[in-house]
Amino acid sequence: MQIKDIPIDQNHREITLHGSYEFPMAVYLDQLDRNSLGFVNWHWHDEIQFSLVTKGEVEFWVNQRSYRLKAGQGLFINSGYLHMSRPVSEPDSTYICIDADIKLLSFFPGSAVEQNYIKPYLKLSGFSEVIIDGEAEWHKDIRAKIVEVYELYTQEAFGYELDICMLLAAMWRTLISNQKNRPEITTNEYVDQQRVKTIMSYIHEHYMEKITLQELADIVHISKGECCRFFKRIAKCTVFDYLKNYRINKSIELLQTTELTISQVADSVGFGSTSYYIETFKKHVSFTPREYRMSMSIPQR
DNA sequence: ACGGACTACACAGGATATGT
DNA sequence: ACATATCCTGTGTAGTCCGT
Repeated sequence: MQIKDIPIDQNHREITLHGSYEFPMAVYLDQLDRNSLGFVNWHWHDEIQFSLVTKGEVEFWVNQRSYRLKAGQGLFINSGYLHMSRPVSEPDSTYICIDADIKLLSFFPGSAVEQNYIKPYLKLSGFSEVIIDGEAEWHKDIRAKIVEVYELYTQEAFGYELDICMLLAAMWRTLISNQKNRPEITTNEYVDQQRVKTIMSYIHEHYMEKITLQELADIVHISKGECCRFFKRIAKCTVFDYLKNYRINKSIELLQTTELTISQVADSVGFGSTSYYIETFKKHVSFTPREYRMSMSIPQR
C-alpha cells in the first residue's frame, strides 16, 4: 500500500508549495485511491488548476457545483476557489493535475499582461471554474495542451520550463477569450465560501484541541443551526466529518514520521479516546493504526 | 438568521481480550 | 508486562425541523 495526500498544513490556507520559487508550478498524476481517504478533501490554493481525467470517472466539486468527468474530459479551477475530487465508482480513477502560480503568466509584476489579462480575471464573477469537455476546437486545444504540459514536465528535456510557460499562457489566453455561458457566483455564495474558509482555517489550527459547534458558529457570527446548514450546503459534508477527516490525515503523518504510540497519536490529533480513534481510523482507512504503520515500514517496490 | 424541541449518533471511558 | 484492539454503555451534543 502506498498512500499519498496533498500536504495540507496548519496555515490559514491548506496548501502545498507547487514547484519551487524559481519555477512555481507542478504537475501531478493523481490516482485517487492513493490518497488515504480515497479522495482529495476540500482545499483551496492561490494557483490556478487545470485537470484532465485519464482513467475512470471523477466527481469534482467547485463552489456548490459538482461535475462528473470521464476520461478525456477536463476542468479549469481559478485561483482561490474551494474544491475537492473523488472517484465516482472506480477507486483508482486518475487525473492529471496542473497547479500553476499566476506569476508564471504575468511575465513580471505590474506588467500590462498582469494588469489587463490576469488580475481582472482572478476575481471575476462567473469565472470560478470552466468545464472543458466539449467538441469545440478550443476545448480540444486546451485538453491537448494539458497532456503536452504533463509530458514536458515529466520528461524535463532542454527548455521544458520555457515550453510550459508558453503553453500555460496560451491556455489562459484561450480560456479568457471563450468565457461565455459561465455559471454566476452570487454574493451569498461568496460570503458562504469565505465562512467555510474561516471555519476550515480554524480547524487546521485547533484540530488537536476539543472543538465545539458553538465555537465554530461564534467565529463566523451565526447560530449553531445555521453553521451546520451552510457548511453542508457548501462542503457537502458536516463540519465534524471534515474535522474527523482532517484529524485522520494528521494522524497518518504522525504514524509515518514519528514513533509515538497509537495512544499518543490519538491524543496529539485531538481524539480524546484511543478506542474511538482506532475505530474511526479503521472505518476510514480500512486498517487499524498499527496495521497501517507496519505496512508502511515494509519497503515498497 | 434565530431559537426551541427533538432525535440520532458521536464520543468517552471502563472492562476485557488479544498480540508482541 | 505492556501496548493495542474490541466491546459495551451512558451521556452530551450535533444535526435537523419548524415556526418566527
